[in-house]
Amino acid sequence: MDCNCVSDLLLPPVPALWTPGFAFPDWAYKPESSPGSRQIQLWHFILELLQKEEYHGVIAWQGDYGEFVIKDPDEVARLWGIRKCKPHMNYDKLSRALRYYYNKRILHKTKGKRFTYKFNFSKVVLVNYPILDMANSPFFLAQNHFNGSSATPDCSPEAIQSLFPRLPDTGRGGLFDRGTTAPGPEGDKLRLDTFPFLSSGAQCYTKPPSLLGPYPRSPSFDYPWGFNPYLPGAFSLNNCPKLPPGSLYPSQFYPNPLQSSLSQLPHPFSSLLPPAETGAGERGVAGQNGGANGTAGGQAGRICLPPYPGSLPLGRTDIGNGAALSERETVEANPPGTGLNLGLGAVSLGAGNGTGRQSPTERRGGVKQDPESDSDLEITDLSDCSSENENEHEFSIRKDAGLVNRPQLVLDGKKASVLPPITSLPPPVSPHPLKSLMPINPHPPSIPPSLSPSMPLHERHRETETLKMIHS
DNA sequence: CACGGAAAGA
DNA sequence: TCTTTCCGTG
Repeated sequence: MDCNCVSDLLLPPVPALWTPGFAFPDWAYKPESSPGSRQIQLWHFILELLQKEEYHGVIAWQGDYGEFVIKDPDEVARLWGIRKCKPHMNYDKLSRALRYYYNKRILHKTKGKRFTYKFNFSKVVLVNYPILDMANSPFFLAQNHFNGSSATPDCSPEAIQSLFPRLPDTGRGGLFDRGTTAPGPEGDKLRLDTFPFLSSGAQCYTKPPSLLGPYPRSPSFDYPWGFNPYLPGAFSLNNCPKLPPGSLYPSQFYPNPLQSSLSQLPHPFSSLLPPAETGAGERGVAGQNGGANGTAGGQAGRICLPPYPGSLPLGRTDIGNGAALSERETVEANPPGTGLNLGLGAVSLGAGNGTGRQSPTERRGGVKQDPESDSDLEITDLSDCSSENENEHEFSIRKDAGLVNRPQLVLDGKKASVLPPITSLPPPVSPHPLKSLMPINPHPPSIPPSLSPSMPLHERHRETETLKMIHS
């Protein structure tokens, strides 16, 4: 009997304006350490939770760069159990899995701090960006705070070149380009439009770019953690890890090493930028295509502001904006007509201390520090759990056919990007607004607009095509 | 709580 | 290979 979990799925609060996103290239799900595996990995999941504000009451960045605290171990374990269809998951088991990462240098434990771990982002990125020779890049190494280095990054062309070995000195295309001449085995996967997360510093990533992808087993939900780099306002501002002391980097460039790198590239990316445009009052291009209809559109041009500016994650509805609901209450109270009426199991999370059950952390007197966390609601698709989970009743289950039927484009014969074909794209409206989005900081990002998450899909796509044409 | 060995499952 | 499960140790 199926327990109806979608093992790799943790449904985000899908906003009304939700658009089918794209799938990340296959290799993004196949770290070298797990060849062939498409199962979500625990660290993937952890980062997913960390990325979402909804879970700040459960797990959050805290302390040093890459450091996070599991505020509610039981809840995290429970969520992990849901994801993996392991109803008997608990923190003891989860932590054992985390310990497994120590040897792999994906994680390590912050000694003396309960439930506190630290990511080795460089490892994470390296694992997922084998094509970027960051391991040998002085540029990257200089930013690897995890290994204790806090040296000033080497922004020399040589260093940058080492980061992107294929990048021609001319700066004209090349990077991740399909390459008409001698594409590598992954040539087709390295195009810029495949990496929207390699964006400008206009937004604040909260995790390595490689972790932004959806899970391929969830075709109906392209961004299980509610993250869509193509959507304006997709980048939460509230969960950036702290900058390392003495950091030379503005917070909006953390902790994404690639983003940090790209944002500071003086050359050759800067040469790809079109003439500056002073888009007075322009807030990104979200409105230009009429795409972001409302809620999140206004955040398009947002740069990374200090934490907790009061901004909301995209697409959050007013469901459960009051006291958190208990699990059953949440499920049954899932109100229609909110744009979130997905008919999916809704499970209350973390800060469920308003009504209903008591937080596990509170029970155990844990490290919970955020009594008024915004963690109200989780929508979890539980429709795909395979057998053997005798306790499936522990999970709230409801399905919604509408989601199953969500559109999905196919590229390269695979379930992949849902980027519209170029030919179907409307003509460019105006020069990209990247300039107007530049954060005021010592290192204005100089990257192709193709990389900006604030650029509409079609423009990014078009830009990428342009770059490829230039290159060829 | 944290750690890691061991065995087993997928 | 990546957990999951169990368990002894500190």
